[in-house]
Amino acid sequence: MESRLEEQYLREYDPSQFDRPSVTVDILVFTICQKKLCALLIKRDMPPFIGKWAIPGGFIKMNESADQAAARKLKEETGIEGVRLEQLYTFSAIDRDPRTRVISIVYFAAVPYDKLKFGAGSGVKSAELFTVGQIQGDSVSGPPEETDDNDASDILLTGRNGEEIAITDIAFDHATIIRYAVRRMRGKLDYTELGFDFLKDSSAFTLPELREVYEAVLDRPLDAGNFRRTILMKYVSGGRVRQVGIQKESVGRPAAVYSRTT
Amino acid sequence: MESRLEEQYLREYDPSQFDRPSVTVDILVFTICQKKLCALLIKRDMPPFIGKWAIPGGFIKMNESADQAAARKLKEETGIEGVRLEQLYTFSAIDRDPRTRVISIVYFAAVPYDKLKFGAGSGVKSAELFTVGQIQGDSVSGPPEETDDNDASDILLTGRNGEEIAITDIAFDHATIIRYAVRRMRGKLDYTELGFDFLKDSSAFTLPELREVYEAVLDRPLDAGNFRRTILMKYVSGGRVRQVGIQKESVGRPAAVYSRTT
DNA sequence: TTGATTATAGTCGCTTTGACTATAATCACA
DNA sequence: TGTGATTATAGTCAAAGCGACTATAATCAA
Repeated sequence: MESRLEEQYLREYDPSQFDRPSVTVDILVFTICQKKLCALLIKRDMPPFIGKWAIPGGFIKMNESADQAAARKLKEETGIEGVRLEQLYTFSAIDRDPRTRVISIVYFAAVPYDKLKFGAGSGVKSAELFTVGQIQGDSVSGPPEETDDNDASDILLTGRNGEEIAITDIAFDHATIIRYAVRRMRGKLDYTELGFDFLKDSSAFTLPELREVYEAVLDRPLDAGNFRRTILMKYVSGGRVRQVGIQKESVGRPAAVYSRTT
Repeated sequence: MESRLEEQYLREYDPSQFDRPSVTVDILVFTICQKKLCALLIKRDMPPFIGKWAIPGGFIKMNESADQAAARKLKEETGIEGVRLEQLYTFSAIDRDPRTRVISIVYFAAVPYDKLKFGAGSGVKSAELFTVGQIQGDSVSGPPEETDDNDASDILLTGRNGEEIAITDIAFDHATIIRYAVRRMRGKLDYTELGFDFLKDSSAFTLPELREVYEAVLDRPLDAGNFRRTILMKYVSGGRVRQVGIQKESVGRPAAVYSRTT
């Protein structure tokens, strides 16, 4: 298929003729803990931003796509694997990293709480969960606004032990990224199957469990009956989800158990 | 704010320690011509993919953000400026460019037809408009599927003079990109103000004109009355758009002229 | 058996939406 | 100066969607 001209060109092509920015991937892991939406951050143990909280990530290698790099870094830094990663946005402001020019392709993932590994023995850096608070300007659309609307007084995250994390405690432009990711996730919740990714076992879940996911992500209570009606309409009627049994051991009436069809 | 350790680290940081992929921006320009949604492509005049059609784009410079690079390349390659660019997705498959590892941050823009410059004297490479055909799997959500679903028999584009462009006539992975962009655009049409970007003059347009935009993008006729009701509800009631006059010189009843409030 | 608890089912009214009909404002032309 | 063609705008109607609410069902504990 290639002409001789093409072949010659490819042989002689010199990739070093242009300066190139570094390219990283960052992976924002969301989970649900104590009925609240939480984000996983890592405390930086080296400059820049030493001591601040950051989204896990790292440099992309020459022999892997960004998707592959994201999966690799996620596993390396948090031990999580086998989850669906979704590309969020690419951040490229020239001064977003004080070291050098770094462009970051950011992914996010919805992960069930029991897939997270913490503490000693996990071989994983000091990662911690933070509850996501109110996001201002909670509209679905619009770009992430890389402009510096980072107001230090604005509380975005709260540690699991209650301490509040100000914007200034977050490294790089990661506060902006978190805000944007939360907005996107809330928006996508009701026209994608994103919510299922939070389930411990999407082949055996109840509608109340799924509703808890939605309530945590949206940060507001949902009517049980209406939620049921909607999910049944959207997924069960269409065959994407089917009932596979009845819950055992429950307080109150046992719920029907559903499974997502692969 | 920086500690002494941070300063020292930054002084000693060596950015050459990692291999880095090239980073480009590509800009997919959509417009509406003869009531059809069209994409602007450029015929490649050098390898690789010489003679094939490609989305305008180029390398990002070290002193500009991807947004800035996209605006610059758009102007350089098509003469278009002053339009809103929206980031679509970042494509990073390792073999997507035969020369070397290239990661491309893709943008798209909705541009009124009269902003396009063609032919001699424009100082612009041979650009041409192609009508967008049916996109298979026309759902809104989901990733762009970089997997090779590029079926050569699938007609994606049609030249303005009628010739059909097969997938194999499109350079790089740009067919995938176009498909994904069209899907996204159709999805965003009714929950963003994207449609207005196609208008020649968003401070003096009629609802029938706006409806033509929607019909072209969605590729189906819309009921005039219902469209009017919806737009009035969404934008005029909310103050985003207001009536500023009545159309002159029309066949049939003259339409009201509206303006988008800045 | 009773009450507490929780899932599921059903009702009601309001809003949205698609299809359709009616009316209004212009022009061309006899 | 009508009259019809043309196109914008207005209104109607029924079905679907959705939030709030009530009713019922299935379990457990006492």
